[in-house]
Amino acid sequence: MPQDTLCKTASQVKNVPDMLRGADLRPTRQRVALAELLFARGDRHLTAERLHEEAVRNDVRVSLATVYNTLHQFTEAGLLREVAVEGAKTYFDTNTSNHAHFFCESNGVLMDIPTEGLSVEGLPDPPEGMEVSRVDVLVRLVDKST
Amino acid sequence: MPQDTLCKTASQVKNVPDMLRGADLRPTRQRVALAELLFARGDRHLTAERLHEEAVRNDVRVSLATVYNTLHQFTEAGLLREVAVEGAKTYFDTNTSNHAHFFCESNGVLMDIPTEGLSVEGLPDPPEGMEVSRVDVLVRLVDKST
DNA sequence: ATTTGTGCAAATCGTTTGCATCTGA
DNA sequence: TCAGATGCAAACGATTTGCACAAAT
Repeated sequence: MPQDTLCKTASQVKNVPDMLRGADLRPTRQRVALAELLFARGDRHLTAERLHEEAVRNDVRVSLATVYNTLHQFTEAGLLREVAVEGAKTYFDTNTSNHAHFFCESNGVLMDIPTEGLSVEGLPDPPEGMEVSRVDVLVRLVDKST
Repeated sequence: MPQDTLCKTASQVKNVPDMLRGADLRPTRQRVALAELLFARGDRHLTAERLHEEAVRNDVRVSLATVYNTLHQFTEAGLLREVAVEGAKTYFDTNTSNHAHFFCESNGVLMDIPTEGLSVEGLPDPPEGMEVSRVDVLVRLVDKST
């Protein structure tokens, strides 16, 4: 669980360097800029590629390799969460709370499921010596044909 | 929904060529051999790479490209189901019924969840114009530290 | 000054494709 | 016969890595 120093709620994002320091990450130009892009607006679901494009568009000079490194460092620090959807692409979610997703198969868009009341019932105990680290729920959507 | 001709229950796997014909796939040497490896035993979770290794070990001469092609053809025919776990690797599951999975993060092993009573409660309606094609539930496991 | 991060380009991994050859109905 | 399947190697897209250079404490 991220403690206060790692918190990235809307009110605290104003001080990105401190957030990074709290995560034991030097607040370099690139990391600060990427964090601002990631956390300025609300919850986002991005691939490394897309974040890199966005950075370039915003005149942030950063290499794709650094974007990958940074995304993984943020994930380790608990600031981001990876979402496995399919294929090669990895999505990073700025909402790190335990929640489910809609995945729109026709256009590859990922959305948080706007419900707190969601629960998975009837799960059996995990095998001996193992414990549950997370339950991922992905609701796949297709265009309605009817 | 697969009809009778596509069925691959334990009792019917004895006639792999017919199963393939039922799926409009010519029962070639490679496809028959791969189907036998896949469906002979109970439910399995394999990557293309692993199935290829297994084929080679069993003196089935087949290229990796053909393994990929075959796995996708089987999936289209409803004989297999893809499971998205993470990263690049694609897992293929010989159990095509709608069910959840345990994923053991320490060794990459995927297991069916042995429960029929599992359900996801509290799902909101999908966005306008979309409908749910499938709900994937993946329970991630780690070694118990305590 | 020392450690840590960055950029680039090359390397890697899983997967797909183009195309000449082979094979099953 | 001949549409369809296969094998190979090259192409591919996403991601990672090695290493010289730059920036932060």
